[in-house]
Amino acid sequence: MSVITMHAAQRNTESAAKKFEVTCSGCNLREICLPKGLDATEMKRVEQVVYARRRIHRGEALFHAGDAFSAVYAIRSGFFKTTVLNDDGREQVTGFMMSGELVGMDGIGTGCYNGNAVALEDCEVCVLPFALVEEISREIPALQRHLHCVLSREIVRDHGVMMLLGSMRAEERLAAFLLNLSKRFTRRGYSPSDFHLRMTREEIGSYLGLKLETVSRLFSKFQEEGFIEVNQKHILILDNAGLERLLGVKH
Amino acid sequence: MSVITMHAAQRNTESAAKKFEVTCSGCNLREICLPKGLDATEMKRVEQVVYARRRIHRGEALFHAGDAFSAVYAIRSGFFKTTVLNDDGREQVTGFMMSGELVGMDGIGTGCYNGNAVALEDCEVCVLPFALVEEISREIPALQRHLHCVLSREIVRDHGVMMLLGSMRAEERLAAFLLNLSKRFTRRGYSPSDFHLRMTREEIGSYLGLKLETVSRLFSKFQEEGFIEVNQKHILILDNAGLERLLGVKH
DNA sequence: CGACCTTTTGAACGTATTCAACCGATGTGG
DNA sequence: CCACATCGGTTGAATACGTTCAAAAGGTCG
Repeated sequence: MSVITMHAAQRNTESAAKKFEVTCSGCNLREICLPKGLDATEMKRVEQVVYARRRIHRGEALFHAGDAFSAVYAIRSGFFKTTVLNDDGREQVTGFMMSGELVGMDGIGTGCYNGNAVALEDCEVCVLPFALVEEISREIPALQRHLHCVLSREIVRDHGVMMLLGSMRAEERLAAFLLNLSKRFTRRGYSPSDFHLRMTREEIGSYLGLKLETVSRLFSKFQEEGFIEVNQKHILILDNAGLERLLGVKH
Repeated sequence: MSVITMHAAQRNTESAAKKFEVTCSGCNLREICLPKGLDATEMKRVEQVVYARRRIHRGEALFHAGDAFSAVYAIRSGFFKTTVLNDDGREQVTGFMMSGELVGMDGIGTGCYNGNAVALEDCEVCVLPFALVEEISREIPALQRHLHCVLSREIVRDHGVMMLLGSMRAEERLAAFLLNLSKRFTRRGYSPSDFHLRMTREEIGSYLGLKLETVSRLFSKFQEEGFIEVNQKHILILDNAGLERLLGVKH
């Protein structure tokens, strides 16, 4: 492995860089988005996976359920909701995804996306044609490993949501939701305790298996109890430990 | 990573085959479990992934949450429940898995299994060391593809459960549950309308986000309405279309 | 500025839960 | 092999949690 020569990597990437401005190595999300310990050659190769960038305006869909699957998307900036639809038209929010996270993996198995991904604010994504991802991950074990980790972590995340929906009370669900957002914002260098929700009460409710009125009431209740301060979509967490206690306490 | 001696894998598989009776090519689950269109050489190589078989008695765990991850398991026979645990000890059933399906994929990302897999009857599984799965799927694109499909389909399944838990009424959840079991039994050559539940009401309830009493009441209700006949764990579906109608109708 | 969407809050309601009793099936030890 | 203990399942009655319906206020955007 260490004997691989560098000549392929020696070619100037200037043209590619101009076209798509693709430099994973320079992306501040690389620690979230990419495997650790890639050498320069591998990094170059991995950057070839990023076929293009795409901008999605707030309210627009990155893809719809049923669209032909060809790529997964790494979120560079912005905030998405992912949803699935019932036969009878009901919509369920399955997740809120932010920068550095991957969306579209639900399409690998069937060749069609299983759900929608809708931008909750103006977004930019990296387009990763999946055939290319597979090809390059056959060459670079670290990338293969990373892909499998990402897929597996999505499964683990989903199981967490099942726990939330199946066993938790409304209060606990909202506390878990806030703490989860807080943690993910922290990871990205934002304040853990002061943030802006990009989704409506209805979308939060759908995600948490609650009605929008219930979500609203709970926000008010949390405020009364001094856990948070709410101003429309602006959230201030005043008592993190208090929220965590809410989660730990048996019904 | 540098000098892996897996060329020991070139050893004649005869001894391994004797030891473990491993012949995926002869397994009646291969259409559920394996990719299509493997040639004989590839099939031989894929069979090397099956490191061993393991028998699990009813009530025993195939793995526990927190156990070090090293393999995924293909269920050869029997029935498992998979669960996750809360900080405060609550348990949530995340799935019921049957022959031909894979369990343990929740461990890939973290190196530890995220949940438990417990046998609901005596089971036999094929042990697939994941490092080997990754190695061989780098060589055989069809296997790589298949692995990704399986992971993706698990995500899609989980999203379906989220829809069920987040947006459906108790009645709809149980109807969906029965129809799902029916479909999977059919695929395996069993009766779509006459089967034996291997899980308790409590486990069904946990999976569906309901209490065991609610599940029991609903079974009785479905029986009164002529959709099914229930005798303890024995289920007879009398009106499949009726159950489907329950799902399609907005509350 | 006005129309529309989102959020908040109240009151009545309904679904699923809780608590409790009982029954039947299963399995174990005397 | 039976008696008994245990576990799983059913059913009823009271309760609680979250929903539904409704009205009004606060934001946002053309």
